[in-house]
Amino acid sequence: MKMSMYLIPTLKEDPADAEVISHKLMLRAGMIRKLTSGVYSYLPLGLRSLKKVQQIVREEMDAAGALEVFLPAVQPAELWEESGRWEIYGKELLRFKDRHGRDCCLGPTHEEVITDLVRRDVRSYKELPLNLYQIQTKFRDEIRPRFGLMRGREFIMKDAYSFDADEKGAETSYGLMWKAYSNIFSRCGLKFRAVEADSGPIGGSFSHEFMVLADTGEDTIVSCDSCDYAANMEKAEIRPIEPMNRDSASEAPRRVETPGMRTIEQVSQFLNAQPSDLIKTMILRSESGPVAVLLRGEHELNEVKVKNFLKAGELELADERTIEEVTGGPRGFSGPMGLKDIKILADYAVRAISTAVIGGNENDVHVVNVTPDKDFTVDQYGDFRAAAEGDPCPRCEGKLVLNRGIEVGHVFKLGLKYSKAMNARFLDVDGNEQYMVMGCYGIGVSRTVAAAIEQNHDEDGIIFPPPIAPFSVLITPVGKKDEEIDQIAGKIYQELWDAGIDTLLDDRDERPGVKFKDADLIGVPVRITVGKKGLAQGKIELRNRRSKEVSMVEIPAVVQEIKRTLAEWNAG
RNA sequence: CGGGGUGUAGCGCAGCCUGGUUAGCGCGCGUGCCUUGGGAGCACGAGGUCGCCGGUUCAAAUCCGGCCACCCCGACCA
Repeated sequence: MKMSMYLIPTLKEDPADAEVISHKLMLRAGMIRKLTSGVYSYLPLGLRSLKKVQQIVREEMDAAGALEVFLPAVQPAELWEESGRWEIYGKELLRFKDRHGRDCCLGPTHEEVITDLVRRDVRSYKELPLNLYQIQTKFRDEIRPRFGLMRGREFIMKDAYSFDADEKGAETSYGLMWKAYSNIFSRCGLKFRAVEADSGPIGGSFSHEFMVLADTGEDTIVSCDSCDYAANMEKAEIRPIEPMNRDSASEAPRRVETPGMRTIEQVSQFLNAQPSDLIKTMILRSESGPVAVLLRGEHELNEVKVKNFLKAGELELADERTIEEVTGGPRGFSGPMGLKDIKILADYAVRAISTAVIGGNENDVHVVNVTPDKDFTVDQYGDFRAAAEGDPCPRCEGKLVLNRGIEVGHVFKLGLKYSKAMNARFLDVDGNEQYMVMGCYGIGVSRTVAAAIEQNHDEDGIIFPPPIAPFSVLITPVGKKDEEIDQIAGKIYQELWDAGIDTLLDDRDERPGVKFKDADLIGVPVRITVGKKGLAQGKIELRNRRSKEVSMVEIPAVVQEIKRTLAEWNAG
C-alpha cells in the first residue's frame, strides 16, 4: 500500500477520553474511532490487524477440526426462554421488539442458537463429535464500557461450541481447544498464561482462562513460583494452615470500649494489636438466608469461594439493616460470639489464632482474649479468602505470586446445561437417546489486538508483534525529492510485495521527522529508510522497531534480510 | 443505578467565577514561498447552531432550570 492513497489519520496528542494505553494508541495511530460509548469503527489499519488475528484463529480452529459457521446476531426471545436465560441474563442482554411486537435480542453469545441448530440436524452418534465456530460481532450492554476495545459493548468474538456423545469425548474436545488456544496466542506473538478459572454455578466442570500478561490488565493472575499452578483470583486456592494447639489456660474474653473504631486498621492500632490478631466477621446474604464468614484481620474475602461452598445462586454482602438484625449491633462491630440462627463459616487461617479480637455486636465495643472453637463455635472451616502475594501454593511447597493480565480467551465445559434445557439429543450405538455433552470456547478477537498493544508499546507508540502487525514493513524515502531515492524505494516495495511481505510505502510529501514519528506510532516492526546517505554506499537502512537497532543493508539483500529479521523476532 | 467531572473549529485547550464589540490559542487542514535524516519557518486563508431546549436580562459561551451525550470513581469492608 502506498500511504498517499491510504487513510491513516494519526494524532499528535492523546484524545481526552482515552484512559488506557491501548485505547490511546489505537486512536492516535488511526486504527479505530469511537462511534458511541463502547462502540468503535475500525479504520483500514485497525482492520488489517484484526484480520491477521482472525486468520490465525481460523487456521488453528480448522486445524483442530472445528467447522466455521456464521450465526445470526438477531435472536428470538423464545430460544432464550427455553434455556431460561431470558429471565436471568439481566440488563447486559440488549432486548427489543420487532414490528410485530415479538421480543428479540442482540446476541451476547450463541449457546441457544447453536444448540437449536444442532438439535435439528444432528440425530446420531455417528455425527459426533462436532465442533462449530464463528467469528462474529457480539453485543453486551455493559454497565460501564471503558478502555476502548478492552471492554466495549460491541466487540468481535470467536466462539466455538463442541458437541460430544459422552463426557470422555467432551474432555478430548476441551483438550483440543486448549491446545488450539495455546497455538493461537503463541502465533500472535503474545506472552500469556492459561489459568484455572471458576466454572460458576454449572458446577463439576472445569474451565481455563487465557490471559495476556500486562501490568495494565484488569484481572489478577495467581501463579506458583516453583510449579506450574496458575489460576485467576476467583479460583486461586490456598494451602490450608494447620490448626494450632491452643493454651487451654488462656484468659477469659473481656469486652472493651472501642469508640468509632470500625476498620481492622483502626481497631488494631487502638488496641495495639496486629491485624492478624483480629478476626473479622463478614455478614453475607444468600437466597437461603444470612451467613457469617470469619477471616483473619489482614485477609480479604473471596466471595466466589463462599458462594461455591454454599452452592448458592446469589451471594452478596449484607446491608446495614440485615447486619443489625443478625448481630444486634451496627456494621463494623460484628463478631461470632452470641450469633444465633446463622451459619458460621471460617477461613482456615482462623484456626491458627490462639487469642483474637472480635467485634462485640454492639456499638463501640470489641471483645479481646477470644479463643476460636472455645468461646464461639464454627460450623465449618474452609478456604474462603482471596490469595495474596506469598501465600502457600496448594500444589507444592512454593509460594504464590500475583500478576496482572487481560483475559483474551476462555475454554469452558458446559456439560448438559443447554442440551438438557433445549432438548438436544441423539441416538447412541445401542439406540438409546442421550443428551449431547457440550463445551464452549471464546476468544475476544478485538480485545486480543488491544491486549497485544498493552503488552507491546513504548513511549513512541505501538510495537506490533509481526504476525499481527497491520504491515510488516514500512519504507520511508527521505530527503529532497530525488528520482533515485523514489525509484529504489519503489523497487524494494515491489520486491517485498512479490515476496509476500505486507509493505507500506510512505510516499507522502512530508518531512522525514513526520514520517519517522508516524512509523513509530503505528508500530510497523521493520522500517526501511531509503536516503542519500545510505545510497552513497549502495545501501539502505533497516531499523527494528523493538530493539531500535539500525543496520545498513546492501540493496539486493533487502528481502532476505527482512525475512530474517521478522523470523528472528517471531522466534524470540 | 449512586457519586464526581466534562461538553467552545477535525484534535488538545483558554475564556465562564465578576454577562457587554467581529469568541481566542496551539496542533491539524488549504494556497504560496521556503525547507528536507526525528513532528521546520514565513505569509495568507477556510473552518464555530459555544451539547440541546427553555428562562432571567437592554444584552447570555458566561447567570438559572430541565434534558442529552461523553469520561472517571463506586461492595473493597466489618
